[in-house]
Amino acid sequence: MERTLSKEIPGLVGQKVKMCGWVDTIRAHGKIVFFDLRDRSGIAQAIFMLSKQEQDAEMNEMAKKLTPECAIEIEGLIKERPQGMENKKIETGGVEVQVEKIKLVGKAEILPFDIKDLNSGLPIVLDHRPLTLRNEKVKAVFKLQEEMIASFRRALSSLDFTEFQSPSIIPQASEGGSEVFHIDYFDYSAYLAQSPQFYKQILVGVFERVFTVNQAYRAEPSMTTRHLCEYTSLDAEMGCINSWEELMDTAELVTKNILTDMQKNRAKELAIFNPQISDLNVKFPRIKMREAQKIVLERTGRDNTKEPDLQPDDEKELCKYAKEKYGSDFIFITHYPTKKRPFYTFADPNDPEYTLSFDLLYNGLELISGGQRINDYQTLVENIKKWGNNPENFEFYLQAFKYGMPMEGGFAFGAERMIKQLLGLENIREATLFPRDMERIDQRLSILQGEKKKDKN
RNA sequence: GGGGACGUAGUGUAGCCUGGUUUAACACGCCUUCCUGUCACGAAGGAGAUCAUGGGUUCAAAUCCCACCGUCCCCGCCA
Repeated sequence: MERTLSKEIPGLVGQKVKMCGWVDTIRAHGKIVFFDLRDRSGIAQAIFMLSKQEQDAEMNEMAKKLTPECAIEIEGLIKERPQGMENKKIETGGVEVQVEKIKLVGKAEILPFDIKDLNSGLPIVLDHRPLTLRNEKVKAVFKLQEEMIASFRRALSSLDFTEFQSPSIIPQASEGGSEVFHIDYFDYSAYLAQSPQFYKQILVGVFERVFTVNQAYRAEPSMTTRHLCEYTSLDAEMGCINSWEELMDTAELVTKNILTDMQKNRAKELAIFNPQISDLNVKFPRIKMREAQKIVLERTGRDNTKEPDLQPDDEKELCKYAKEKYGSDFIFITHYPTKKRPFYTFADPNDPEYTLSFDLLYNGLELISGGQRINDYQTLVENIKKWGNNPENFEFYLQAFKYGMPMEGGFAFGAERMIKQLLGLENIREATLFPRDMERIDQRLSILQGEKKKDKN
């Protein structure tokens, strides 16, 4: 018999079906046992009568053995539920499966906690990730993340961007500030990519418009609610631009597309979190960093106008400001100081102390970072020196510029951060399937390799 | 790299400030029994914690002090 999915059963009343999935909950009432069968399409109620007939003794035993999360195959008859017994909360609530055969195909041990009502602390949730990912709400986070990435791809593909796969092993650091992971590379050393920056720029010289969905690695010795050692970076880069504002236009378009697509294609999952999304017809406000600092000063009395960058509290305040004044969850902050940006960032010709760069803040957190890049070979070489590096080490990258590069720029955003901000999650790890941080690679490193850590000290 | 907080059954919490009426409480889960219309089913009963670990103060420590391990959060930095 062909397998039937939960969502199909309302149309199959009177028919015999075979189904496969997990036992979601069990409600036993002596001689009548209800359980919910969960598969990839949803939930179906199954009903099973314990009978006194001897030939069913084995089946009766089986029904008693059912435990939450065990994997089963059942055969049975689809029936309308008796009047008044419908459950409007589930899509298949008008019908049920009268079970004739149960086969336990994957026994489940006693659960360490209630995964239907997950209120354990995050370390416990992450310790049991293979199990906790089965929770409806947790699962929804990653269906939304899938849609986000799919939407990013669709938006850029439709703008004639070429997708590419960026290498994870790189010969030297590509970003200024952040720490890198060293790896053994035969008799030499290499690094894990902090970003696909150099490769996307090189490929602008080839395809003109490119994007990539990649893992990025940062060895920041920090434990915060917004940092990961491995995160998913959505990168785009485009050449032959007229102005750096085009980059912001594209970033804005992609961001709005993502939110629209989620509302359109993942309404069910989104509804679990019920996020308040601001009017997407509103253009994201764009203000210079120095103006932003003045706004913060006016609104809060905090004078950070001499700081070279925005403080996290300032970013939260500016988002409040954007919301109040423009009705936007998003705000672009532009013209960061040249000194605070990587060597390849394009300085404003009218004000060289500041760059044609931008960050997009979303509900108080940096979501996108981008800007115009230096496309002139000589200027790049000089900047590499100014930043204290040897241009010889960048020769490979520099070829892209040595042999002709148009005006170009791009942006990148963290997939996990966007999901965290959209859904109002408290910790970025909740927006990551298998988060890596200082203390954890799946399992806690202190448990997994406690001895090693001690050896180092 | 700097700072702050927390560790009590499988899970989530209360108790700690003000040490002794605590046989360490409650909820979920688990086990047993009952239940033919539940849908996070319900009812009755039961098991499960040397209060993270080590030391100290005290007649007496989950409670106060120190050390250590673990966990979380904030800052720096960043997406």
